[in-house]
This record gives sequence, C-alpha cells and structure tokens, in this order.
Amino acid sequence: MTVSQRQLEEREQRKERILSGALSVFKSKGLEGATMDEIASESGFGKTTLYYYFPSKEEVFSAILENGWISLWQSLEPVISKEESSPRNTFVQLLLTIAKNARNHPGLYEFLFTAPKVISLKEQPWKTYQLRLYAIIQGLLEDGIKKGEFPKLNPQLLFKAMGGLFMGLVFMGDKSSPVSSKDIEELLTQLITDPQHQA
Amino acid sequence: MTVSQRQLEEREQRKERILSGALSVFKSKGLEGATMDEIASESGFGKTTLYYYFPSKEEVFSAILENGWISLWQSLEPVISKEESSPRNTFVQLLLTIAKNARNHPGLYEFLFTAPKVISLKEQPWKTYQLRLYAIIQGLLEDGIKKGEFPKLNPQLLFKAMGGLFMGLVFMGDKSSPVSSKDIEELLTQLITDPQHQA
DNA sequence: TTAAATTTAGACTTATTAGTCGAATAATAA
DNA sequence: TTATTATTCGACTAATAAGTCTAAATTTAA
Repeated sequence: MTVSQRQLEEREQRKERILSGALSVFKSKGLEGATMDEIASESGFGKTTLYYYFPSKEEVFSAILENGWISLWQSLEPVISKEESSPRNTFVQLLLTIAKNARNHPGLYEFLFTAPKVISLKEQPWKTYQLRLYAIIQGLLEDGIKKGEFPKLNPQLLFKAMGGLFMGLVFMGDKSSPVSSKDIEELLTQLITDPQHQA
Repeated sequence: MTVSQRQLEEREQRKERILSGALSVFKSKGLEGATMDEIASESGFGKTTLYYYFPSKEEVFSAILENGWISLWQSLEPVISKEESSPRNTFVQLLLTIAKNARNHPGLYEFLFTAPKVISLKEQPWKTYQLRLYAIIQGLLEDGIKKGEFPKLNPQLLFKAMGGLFMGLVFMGDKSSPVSSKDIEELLTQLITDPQHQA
C-alpha cells in the first residue's frame, strides 16, 4: 500500500501541529520543564502519536529550530543576494527583515537565538544557518567599516555590540510595547550614524 | 552550647564553597541539568551536608543570585551616589563598573542577568536590586536625553538598545577574546556620540 | 468487502533525582 | 570525662518523566 499525496500532507500538518504545541510548552515551561505528556496533550495527541512522529524529545526540539532557521533563511536570501553597493544598507535591511520575522512569529525567534545556548545536542543542522548568517553580518560590518559607513571600530567588537543591541531591541520588548520597524530604523540611523555624513 | 565566632565563620565558608561549586555545575549543566548530587560532590560534601546548609535546590540557586546582586550593588553604589552633573558620564561609569565586575567573576554575572529569565521562584529577593538598577539606568538615560547628551530617542527604546548592546559586549564574548574596559569605553564614545559635540 | 498498513491510545517500565532518615562521628561546654 | 550539640555520610523513599509495548481503531488499495 503506497501512501497518497494527501496522507503525506496530513503527516506534515500533524508534525506542524506538534511542533507548534511543543513551542508553546517550551515557552511557558522552559526546555527541561516541558514534558512529552504535556506537549502531546497541548497539541491534541497521545504520547505514542508524538513518538510515532518524532523519535525523541530532542528531535522535537531540534525540528523547531531547524524549521525556524530554514524559514528565516528563506526570507533573508533575497536581501542578501540583491546587488547593493552599500554594506550599511544591506545590514540595516537584514536587521529589519529579521525583526519583521520575529514580530510575525512571536516566541519562535527568541527561541531560535537563545535556546541553542542552553542546550547542546549531537546533531545541530541549524548551526550551519546560524554560522552563515553571522559570517554574512561580519562581512557586512567589515566592508562597511572599510568604506567608512560605520564608526572605525574593531569589527569583532562592533559585531558583538550590534548583535546585543538587536537582541535587546527585538527580544527584550514587553508584549505590550513591541518595537516597530520604524523604531529600529530610527535607532540605527541615530545611533550608528554614518561618519561620512557628519561634521 | 553556644556557637563560637570561628564556627560561624566556618559555616559561612562552607556555604561559599557550596555556592561556588553549584555555580560551576549550573554553568556546565544548566539550571535543570544540575543535580544536587553533582553539586555536593563538586563542592566536596555529601548531599546531606548540602541540605544541612540549604533547604532546597531553589535556595541554593537563589543564594547565588542574591549574593551576586548584593556584591554588584556594593560596587555600584559609589558610582551612583557620587555627585556628577553629567548623566552620560555616570552612565558610562556604571557600565564600566559592571563590566569590570563581570570580568572578575566570569560566569557569575552572566548567570545574574540571564538566569532569572529562565526560572521563576516564589521568593526573589534579588529582584529588588535588579529593578533598582534598571530604574537608575532609565533615569540616567532620560536625564541625558533631556540634556542633549544622547541622541534624541524614546528613552524606553534607548534603554533596551543599551541594555542589549551591553549584554552583547560583555557576555557574548568568547573566553578567548574578552572585552576590555578600553573596548567598551571606545565603543560607547564612538557609538553613542554626544550630539552636542558634533556638527 | 477485506486484508494489509497506518495511526492512535493508555498502561507499563525504567531511570533519574529531589529530598529524608537514622545513625555515626567530631567538637565543645561543663 | 561526659553529656550535649553540630556536622557528616550512605542508604532509602517518592515522584516524575522519557520512552516502550500491546492492542485497538481507522484508513486505504485491491
């Protein structure tokens, strides 16, 4: 008996449902605090079903991260590959795109950027995406500094600072006062002033 | 039978020893991953001894945070209470002091600022210190903006940005390339340029 | 319709770990 | 010295949670 297209789609939908339930449990209970029983009931399945779709808790966790990175990467690719002479512009666009994604999937992206610090698994397929993104940002900052679009600073240092700043902006926000795209744009403009246009 | 001074001191020393062992286990295994057995053996005691000094795992955790905040606060107080007309200077000094502390107690301060997000306990005596510190920083930023020492931005926004930036600088560093006091000073000067001195 | 395959549930097993217990040892005041 | 208190340990208990097993229900190709 072969599986039909419809069945395959339904499997995917169930997987999605499980992952979304898992994410909400992870968010409220933390990584270790979340139990498979709770994830199962949250997503409306029995525990066996859960293990039918995912071999372990780690895999559930891993799948959330991998999905997240893939979808993030897809939305970033156009920004990155677009021909653009100004690293600074590309950098700003990149941050804005990430921020937009984060706003659209509240919870998921905070998870994406902070969870891996806490846990360490054998397989980390998402690591590739993460490193690639960091490398690109590093490159943009280096080029930008060379071109005089950023303050003359150690690129490594600027990277850390920008990374932290961005995290602070996007993830430290209360749900009550989310940071808007305009906020970020304004802040970047005011803060990381292009030295060329000053004085 | 009364307890002698020496005995009291020894108790404190043992508590310190336990807390320092606990911190190192928390760091390597995470909060939930750390077991009382491991904490005990790491600090060179049996588990019963551990429970003789601390009634629960939560209390151990809590004591680390409280100790940390108290000692941080002690080193910040002089900076805060010093008469200083420039909020911007006080702000920079404050950050530098925190950074210095963080460098001197690697691990502890990262724990201090990030751990509370993960866990939620009944008693949170350190919360007071945290809120007080945040309020002071908020105030400095507001005053600084009013006086034109910072870019004209929503203070709330600037707070988030500065908080994140600082976290990124101090805590996102590899152990291999720690951020120096000079780094921070340079970055703050270059990045948060005082608009009054420009143009 | 029916036999094979897919999907599901609930009970069960096993491992882990927070916290306890009872007793043993060491320290101290009298 | 000795009775009392402080300190320590290893074994035990109880709870929790990951993962398994068995069998039942459902779906589907033929």
